[in-house]
Amino acid sequence: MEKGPQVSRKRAEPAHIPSSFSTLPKGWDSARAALPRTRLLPRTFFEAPPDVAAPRLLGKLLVHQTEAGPLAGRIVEVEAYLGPHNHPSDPAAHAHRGPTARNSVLFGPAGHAYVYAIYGRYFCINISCEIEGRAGCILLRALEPVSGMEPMTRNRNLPHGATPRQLTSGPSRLCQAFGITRQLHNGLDLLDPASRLQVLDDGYEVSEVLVTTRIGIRHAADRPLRFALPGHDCVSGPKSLIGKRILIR
DNA sequence: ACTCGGATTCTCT
DNA sequence: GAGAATCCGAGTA
Repeated sequence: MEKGPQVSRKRAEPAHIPSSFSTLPKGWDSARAALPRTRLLPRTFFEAPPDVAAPRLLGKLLVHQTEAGPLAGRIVEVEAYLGPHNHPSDPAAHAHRGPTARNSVLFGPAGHAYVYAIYGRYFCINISCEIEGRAGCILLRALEPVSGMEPMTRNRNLPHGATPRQLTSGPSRLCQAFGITRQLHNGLDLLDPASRLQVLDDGYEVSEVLVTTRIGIRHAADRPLRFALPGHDCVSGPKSLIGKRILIR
């Protein structure tokens, strides 16, 4: 079911790295080459309605500093979930009925990780949006692996040579690949320079975004709140899911 | 206290 | 495409 070749597409190249360096020895993870010239996003980026911030989050990097080295992935698919202050409200959102012990991070300051357990065996990670006191979040649904493919492969219990799609295409797959759990990561500030889990901007530019309905929910299933890079191999869900393309910025 | 079902994934048909 | 795995948060009584 998983298939092979990556489509070629625009990619930010660190300008100060000679192109001869881009051919790396087999098994050498390119974290050191890939992570320079990045910056943390400003908190204001997430102090916005999730459906506004979500498409702009595409192309940014999720980076986890682990014992096995840095794991990094480019965000290629997200969904927005709206807080209860919205009209109409979003009954698919965990924050829909107000704050609880589980969802309290969503009502805190923007830019923090909301990690929850699902189906007794998986986790999903969201980034909190809106100012403190208001809820809203962006669910990370798929990444393109950038650094640390070997540790990701081990974390996913896959054999050597697993495809990018097998590693991080799906909200719980990417958590497993990155070693993200509720116990360790819920509530972490993704915008703190000292955090081991961060969202970074490396200058990768996205011009066009695919907008569709959200996947795997019952309520408010018709709202166009899923955003993805058009045609990217790592995007999850059925290829038949139709949406429209919008221009960004 | 008790029930319900889920922002999923994997395996098998 | 269908069914299982498998836990706990949230809603109801």
